Amino acid sequence: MRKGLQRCGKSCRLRWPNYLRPGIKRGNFTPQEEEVIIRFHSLLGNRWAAIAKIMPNRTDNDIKNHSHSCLKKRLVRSGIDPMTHEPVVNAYRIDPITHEPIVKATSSATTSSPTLTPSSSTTSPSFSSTSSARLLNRLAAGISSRKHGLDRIKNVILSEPRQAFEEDKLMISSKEEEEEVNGCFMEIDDNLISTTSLEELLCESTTTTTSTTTGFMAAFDDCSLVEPYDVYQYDFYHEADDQLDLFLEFHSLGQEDLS
DNA sequence: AACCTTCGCAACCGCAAGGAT
DNA sequence: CATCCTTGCGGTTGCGAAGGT
Repeated sequence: MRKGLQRCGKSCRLRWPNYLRPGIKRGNFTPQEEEVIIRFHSLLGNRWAAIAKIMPNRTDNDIKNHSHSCLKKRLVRSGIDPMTHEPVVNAYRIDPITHEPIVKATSSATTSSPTLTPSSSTTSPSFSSTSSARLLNRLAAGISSRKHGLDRIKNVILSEPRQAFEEDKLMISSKEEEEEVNGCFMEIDDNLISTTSLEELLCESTTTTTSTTTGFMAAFDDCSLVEPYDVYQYDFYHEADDQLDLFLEFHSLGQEDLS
């Protein structure tokens, strides 16, 4: 029954949480709020409702709108992929005239991470992505085997990053490997990262890749859950301590509020 | 002043999950 | 067990305001 309103019941239902609910903070987002959105989006992906729980005075709709209208553009301008939150340095093509690699985009972000070396087609063209994947392997294996607690994993990864990089194996499909060798076209994103250890980690999976929207859920500790994508976000070449602390922060939130 | 484009925001839509019957 | 209803969520659209030409 519409009770005289030109709205359906569903519209009225949405109106309350998105607009009428007391305590909703309106107006411009502060830089601090934007930073929180960006950082948690890098962990959670497009799970606006989960992000909204971290920012109780903002609605998921507001956060989503602001992210789409402002933050995405800001990240793109900064040379950061708004979906993966990785610097856009990991794709290139070969110039058909000069046969030299063309860097499609470069990051304006100043990171200490090793950068693309386009002149060497036999080496990994994306050190950052592969290192993330290898780190994922290591973390996933440790978590799935439940041999190590987070502290142990943290110590291993942060104290011996080079060793971790050298020891672990990254499985890239043969097609991409072939293209890498041929040097014709190479594009690495998280969809190409597939690891055996990740597969072992998964309790539920619909695909064997990691992506921001794939809902991989892995058993972690007792009954709490963690998403491998969150682990993937650990990149020890990119403010590893901050990432780890943020992850731990999210993990505690996940146990208390988000599960 | 008129027109066009861009932007921000609110609302709509479809889907999935869970509970009630 | 099947069906219906409610709720929650993310993606998308519509529209008015503001700015540019």
